[in-house]
Amino acid sequence: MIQRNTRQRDTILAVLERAEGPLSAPELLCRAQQDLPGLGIATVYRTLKLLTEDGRVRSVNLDGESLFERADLPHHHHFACRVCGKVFDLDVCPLALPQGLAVPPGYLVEGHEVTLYGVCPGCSA
Amino acid sequence: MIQRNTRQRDTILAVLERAEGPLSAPELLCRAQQDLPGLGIATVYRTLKLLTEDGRVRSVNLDGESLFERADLPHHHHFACRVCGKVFDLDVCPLALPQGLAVPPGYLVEGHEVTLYGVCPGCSA
DNA sequence: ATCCCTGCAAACGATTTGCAGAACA
DNA sequence: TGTTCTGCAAATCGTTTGCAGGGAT
Repeated sequence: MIQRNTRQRDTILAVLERAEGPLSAPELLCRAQQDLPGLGIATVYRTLKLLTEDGRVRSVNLDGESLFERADLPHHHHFACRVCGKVFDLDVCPLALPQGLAVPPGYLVEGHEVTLYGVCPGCSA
Repeated sequence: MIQRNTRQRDTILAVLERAEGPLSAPELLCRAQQDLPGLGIATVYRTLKLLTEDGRVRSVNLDGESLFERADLPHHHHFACRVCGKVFDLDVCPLALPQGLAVPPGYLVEGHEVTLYGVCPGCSA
């Protein structure tokens, strides 16, 4: 649990606020260092872990790497561009029946993750 | 492209054949070493890469790690247990509309990945 | 006898952890 | 002032790569 407010935590949260999609820890570090040079990668990871435990941040797995986004975003999923590798938020959930899925009996579904792969507008030009 | 048949490649493929779900490279190594002690992790990765390029194996990303499965399996998705961490194959695609998704114009969808999270029968007991 | 393939070990990138000093409350 | 936090560096873990020897064709 987070117990104190610090410049690094404010900065990390601010970067997440203005992100256009989920960010990896190294990417987040890169952006945050523009506001707060000297910030260390360890602090980024420690802060992300605390924020996740606090329920303020959520992690999504994509293309083998962990990306982080604010947890207060409305339910959505992601689109990963095969060309430039960028990840975009989609404001739709293509999963028609979040619950009534035909899963074998005994499996308790608590959540789902949907990722679409393809080419983004910028790369298809 | 694979050009020669070797004991290690046969073994790796055999392990994938009898897997109940996608496997990570370290997990695959562990199982394969029971048939072929001395097998190295580098060979596992190199073989998986070649098999993927050959279209015989496919990789799925889940929980931040890359898992591998045979590419000749019918279209399906995965269920990841939050308790034991195991991944199971689901023989259904909960994605009702593989095509007509409400993605913003300009995005070309070439594929999708769906993962359900929850508790498996073994862990809910 | 080629030349591909393998094992070992070093290299790498992402993530975690130990430790001493810096900074909130 | 007392802890919590932070930065640095070392440690870990998954993955890749270089190299010399072994094996398939």
